[in-house]
Amino acid sequence: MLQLKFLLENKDIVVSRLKIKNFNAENIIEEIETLNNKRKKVQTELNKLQEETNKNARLIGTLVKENKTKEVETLKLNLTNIKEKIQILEKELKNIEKDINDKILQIPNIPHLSVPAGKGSTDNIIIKTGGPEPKPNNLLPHWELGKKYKIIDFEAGVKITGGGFPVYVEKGAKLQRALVSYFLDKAIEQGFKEYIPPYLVNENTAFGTGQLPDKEGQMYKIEEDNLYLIPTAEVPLTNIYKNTILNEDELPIKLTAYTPCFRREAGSYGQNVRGLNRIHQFDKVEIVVIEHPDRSYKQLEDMVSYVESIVISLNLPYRIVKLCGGDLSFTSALTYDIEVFSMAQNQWLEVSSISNFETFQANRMNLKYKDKKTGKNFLCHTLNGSALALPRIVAAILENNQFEGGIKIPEILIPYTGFSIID
RNA sequence: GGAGAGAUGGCAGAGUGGUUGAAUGCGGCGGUCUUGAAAACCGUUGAAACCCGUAAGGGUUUCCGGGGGUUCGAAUCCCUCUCUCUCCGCCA
Repeated sequence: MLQLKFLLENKDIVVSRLKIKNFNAENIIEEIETLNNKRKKVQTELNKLQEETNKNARLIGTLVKENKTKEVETLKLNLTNIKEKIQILEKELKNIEKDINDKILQIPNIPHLSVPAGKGSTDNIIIKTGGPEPKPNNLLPHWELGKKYKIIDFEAGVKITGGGFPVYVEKGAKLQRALVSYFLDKAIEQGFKEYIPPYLVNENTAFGTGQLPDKEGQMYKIEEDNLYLIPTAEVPLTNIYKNTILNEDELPIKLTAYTPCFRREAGSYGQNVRGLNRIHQFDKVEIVVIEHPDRSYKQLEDMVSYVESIVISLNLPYRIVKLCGGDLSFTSALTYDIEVFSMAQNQWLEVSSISNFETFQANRMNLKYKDKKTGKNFLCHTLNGSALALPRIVAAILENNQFEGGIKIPEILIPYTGFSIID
């Protein structure tokens, strides 16, 4: 969420920039401003009454010691009246604060100046294309390859859980493990610290990174314990630093974790959910960075090139896409997607989404750093990206590397899989 | 799951109704000393909101795990939730 102060001091900027996200903020900011003025008034009034009460309460203390019972009784009576007023004002202040908060929560993050206008994914800008040439070919799609080589059993998944919960078998399972290990090793090499976080998080944590209240329907919820299954390691990983004031020189903090991810994907349908394209449980290695505001965009570029380097090492056709305002998520200021091309499906598959959230998550999480010069506390910037999500990478590897005799494993993975061909 | 104990500032740890936002120690920061460092000594050191001020700064309020209550007054008393520790039970 945006900071109240920033929001009101930069009204025009906020309104005009949010237009890129196709969000009209004008009215809501005005409402917030009115509420905030009211809030200030009420608080000032309340503080005065509280001051009076405190002074008198102290006075009673001394009078009691001096045994001046009469004076004490009159003072008490007087204070009882003030107390009633205070209670009313306190309630009012709380309500106003809640109203303001509710309204701010409805405002998405401001897009970075470089974000292009646009309605949806077709308006995204292709920054770069690389890897082998992406030429469509009448090859078998991965869901058929999975069956043919007995490495992915979708039916078994349906039987034991339901659609979107594939079962990986033998070399299929090993390939998953190999990819996870490879991605983690690369990330560690890159200076990320490896974590194994919980896969269930509480409400406050889900709020911190922005999954709540905006994406409540996307998460699986354990009603009985009021916990959520993580949709991405971003959630537990970033929240490790919830309610923290860091020293400036601790930044950047670079974290990585492999976790399974759980997504309900309500409303998805058709070709996009075939096979591994969109599933309810999948594996992903995530990278998270907490960074100084001055360096966060440089950091974002570094993260993108890092993820790019992984895709290159797997020898997959890829492209880097900059999301337009309409495709940008509620919480993001700037996002790059990395997509790999599936020759068999003749389509680009998103395998990574790398974003700078600026202070949007940090404000919700109360994550700050102490500025060395001024000694003042400022919100950190948070960033994250997939590095990488497995299912579509697996799909692309299977589909693009198939030949008459089976499927070739990318060179770099062979030390991890222990085999070079799936047949 | 049952019984008991506890939760205080970055950390350790006092404080059980009246200038306590909180002793003391450690740590951090600044300084003196030193060629430099260490040691020693001196000073300083939580967060947020509001008011006054262009600012520097000054003032007020709230916050002692979360929420609620008693009281003129709560870190201190009561209720409730969460978490931690000890013992028992269960168990990969």
